[in-house]
Amino acid sequence: MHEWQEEVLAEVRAGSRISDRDIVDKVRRAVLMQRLPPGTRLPEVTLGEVFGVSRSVVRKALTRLASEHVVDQRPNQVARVRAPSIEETRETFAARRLVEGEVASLLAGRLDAASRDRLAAEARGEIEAHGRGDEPARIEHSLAIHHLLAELSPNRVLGAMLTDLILRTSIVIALYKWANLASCFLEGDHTTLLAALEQGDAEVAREGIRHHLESLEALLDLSPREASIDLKAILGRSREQA
Amino acid sequence: MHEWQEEVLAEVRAGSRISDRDIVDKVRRAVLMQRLPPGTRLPEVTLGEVFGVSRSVVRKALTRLASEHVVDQRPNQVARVRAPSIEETRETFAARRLVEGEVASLLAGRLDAASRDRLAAEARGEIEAHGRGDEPARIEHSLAIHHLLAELSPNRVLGAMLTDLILRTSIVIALYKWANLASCFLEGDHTTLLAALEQGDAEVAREGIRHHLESLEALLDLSPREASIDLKAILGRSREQA
DNA sequence: GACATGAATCCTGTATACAATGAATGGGTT
DNA sequence: AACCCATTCATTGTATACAGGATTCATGTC
Repeated sequence: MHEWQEEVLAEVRAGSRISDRDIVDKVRRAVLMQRLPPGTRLPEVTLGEVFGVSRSVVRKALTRLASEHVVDQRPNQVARVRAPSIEETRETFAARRLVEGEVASLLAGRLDAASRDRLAAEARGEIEAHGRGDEPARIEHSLAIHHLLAELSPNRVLGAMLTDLILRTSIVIALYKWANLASCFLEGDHTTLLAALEQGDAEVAREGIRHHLESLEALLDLSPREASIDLKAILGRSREQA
Repeated sequence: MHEWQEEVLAEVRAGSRISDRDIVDKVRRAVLMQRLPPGTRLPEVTLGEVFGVSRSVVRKALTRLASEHVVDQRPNQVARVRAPSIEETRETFAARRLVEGEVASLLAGRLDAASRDRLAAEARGEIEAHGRGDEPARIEHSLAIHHLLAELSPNRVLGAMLTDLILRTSIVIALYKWANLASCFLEGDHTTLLAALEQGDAEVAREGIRHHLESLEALLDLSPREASIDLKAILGRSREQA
């Protein structure tokens, strides 16, 4: 039993009934918040002790996390937090541009009043949070906007794919964000995007999304030298992160 | 213990070591071949007896099949073979057109000689199989072409998404294919597609795929009256298919 | 000191037992 | 006959035990 588990996941112990879904949510969130860095070992018994359940439940949770590309699960080996390579990061962004662009184009001019209000509220919330320097809250609002787009997608299949891609890009954003860059906030991007959606021009909306995501990707440090991160994660022997 | 299991899955029993992957493969294939119709109950113990393993292994297999959208797994209920609705079928095709079109566009003019040969061989095999009326073999070759595209995709993330979409569309093709229509063979489509890929024009390749998939979808019977299939599957009380 | 070898340990893979939930069944009432 | 309720059965959810593979560490050899 090492140290990270207590600090990161202790809060959950208070919860009454823990199911595999809870574990998935908590771990996913911890990875997203970089409290569980890539390469972190996730042994089944340890996780079970932390959450107060047996390995059966943990195993199911880990399998689902693996299918979400959050952890790496190889036969006879400890599950570890995944460390997507630079190449995969680029490919994930490209896939998301394609899918989210299409979703935006399908959604253009089709938003009902309620959805528009929810989106606008999140956009305002993001700006506010950024204004008062509350980065976690800002990320929360930004993610909410994109998740809302996925949820509202008229094509549910594409919507589900987008949900997955948003998660994966969020993880790599946390991973490859410039260390000195506090925020990945693109002033006004979301606002103009929503305007395009209301306007109803599918191609403008699609391009709006593509541009937004390209700018986001450009904020990351994907230079080849960072490839060492992968090596460290793969070769890393220490039980903590490299 | 009912009857379908013996006939459909008995062949596996001879195999030496059965892992969850084997079960996933076998069940997926059986669903694809319509030997396990939508709504079929897949109880864990029964499956375990058929394959000669315990519920632990079966459970893992079912979870993976659920994440592949092959079976429906609801809490405290028997897993059943999924019956995608008409609406979902349309959405799946739309998603596949988007993704496979992009993959084709990325692949245009980038095929190395070996890949070209493999694709051409499958295309020839499909035509031959169709010539001698061997529909299962024809489907096999046709699927191989598309799976090869997914595998060759320069963008691996899109490739994996495409693999999933090919499976899902194949299942609904089997489901909604005109009863009297023996084949979903579109003469020459694959050949001209490969020509476009070699030619190297990304947009021609993309449109080739989109047109091919639209034609395929048009061959299906997606008229609203068929919605009864879903009801039967959902309400079906009999242990066999509705 | 570097490297190979072996044992001890950790961890996962699988099977099984028990608890809990949901569906099917049957009897009784209107 | 139709409906309601309690009981029974089928099936999943969870915990645990044991076996096997992987990793780690200590020992011995070059």
